[in-house]
Amino acid sequence: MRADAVRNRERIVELARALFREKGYDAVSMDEVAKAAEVGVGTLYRHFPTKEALYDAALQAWVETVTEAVEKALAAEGSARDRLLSWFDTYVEFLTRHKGAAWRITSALGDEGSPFAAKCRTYLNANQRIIDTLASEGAMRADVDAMQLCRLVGGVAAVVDNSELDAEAARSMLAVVADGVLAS
Amino acid sequence: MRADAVRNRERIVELARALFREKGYDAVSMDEVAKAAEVGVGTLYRHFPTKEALYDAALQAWVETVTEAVEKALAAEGSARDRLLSWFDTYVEFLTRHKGAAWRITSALGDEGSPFAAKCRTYLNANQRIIDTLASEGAMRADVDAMQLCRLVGGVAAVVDNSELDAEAARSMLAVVADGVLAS
DNA sequence: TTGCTAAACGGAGACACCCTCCGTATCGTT
DNA sequence: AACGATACGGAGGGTGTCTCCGTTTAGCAA
Repeated sequence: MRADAVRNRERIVELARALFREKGYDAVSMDEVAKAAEVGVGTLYRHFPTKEALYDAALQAWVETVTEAVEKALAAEGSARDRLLSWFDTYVEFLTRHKGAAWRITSALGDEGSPFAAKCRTYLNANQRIIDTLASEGAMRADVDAMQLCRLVGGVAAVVDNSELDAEAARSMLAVVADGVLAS
Repeated sequence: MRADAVRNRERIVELARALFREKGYDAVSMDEVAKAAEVGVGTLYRHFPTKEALYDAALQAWVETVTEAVEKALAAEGSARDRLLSWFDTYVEFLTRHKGAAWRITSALGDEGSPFAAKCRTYLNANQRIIDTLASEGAMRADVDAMQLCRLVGGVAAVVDNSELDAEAARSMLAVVADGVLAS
């Protein structure tokens, strides 16, 4: 790729991330991103085939930190329930960091053709890691799988994001999910 | 209202319901509804100020049966868990009957200004009725409220609807929620 | 440096969507 | 039958995503 193209691509992603994060997916138009990045819309569409692909690129950076977040949640002190809740908290925080992202990503679970497929895999692996670890301690119900967990917590995250609920409201819903998946 | 206006209104709602149900909210345009009902778009907008208001009207008929569904779920035989799951099943089935409705209605929870506010109240009351009944048997955790339950089950319904999950996948997620809200 | 070609750019405009506006047609009452 | 209030239709305004193509520019070779 030519040097000017690389520069433009990077600037577009950066500006788009700021806009999406601030205003949410729907409230940002491609014209707006183009204007902010000082390029034509044509340039946007050469780098990113659709608006969703651009969104995907804008979300890339923070998704890459999810693996380390899993390990951190697992390494913490406390009961299995505490560590699970800590992970749920982190997970929801990640998903709601950009307005509208939680629902879009959770919707894409199981859809290989989605622009978010790679992100979904990352999240599925993260949740699988949690399940494996807690299951080896005998703390998880046997019939819980990563997809289910992603969907349950993603659903909560989507609602929290959409209704702009505070951390406490989120936590009380996550507690329900946690109690439901832990061995009783 | 004039007789022709009444006829048109009814025909619009009926045709719109069929279209929305089949294709989902986003995939149906107002032009399409107008054409199906053989009226101009202007007529649509005289009867319904926005597309969402039309959607709300299209969903009205089946929402009205929700109260009786609650009583039926509560009257059934079985443990508190069985009856709760039976209600969850019904609730999700209601919300997913029209593609896209689950997320739109669940999103509107707590937003008094939404066109779906009346539906939200109906659902909140239904869930409150469930909570009250099961709590009087000592089967519910004390800190669960109707809004929380609506959001949890609505979140599951939205995911089920969006990913077109089968009844069994829905049930396994609902079981998690049920176990999380029942007294342990 | 200069010339050349492939790559990248910009933005006009096609198309789809929601919704408004207003001239025309119809209902129902007098 | 005449007339006023009510309802109708669809052209078109505004905004969005995305495409197309004439123009510009980067980077290499002579």
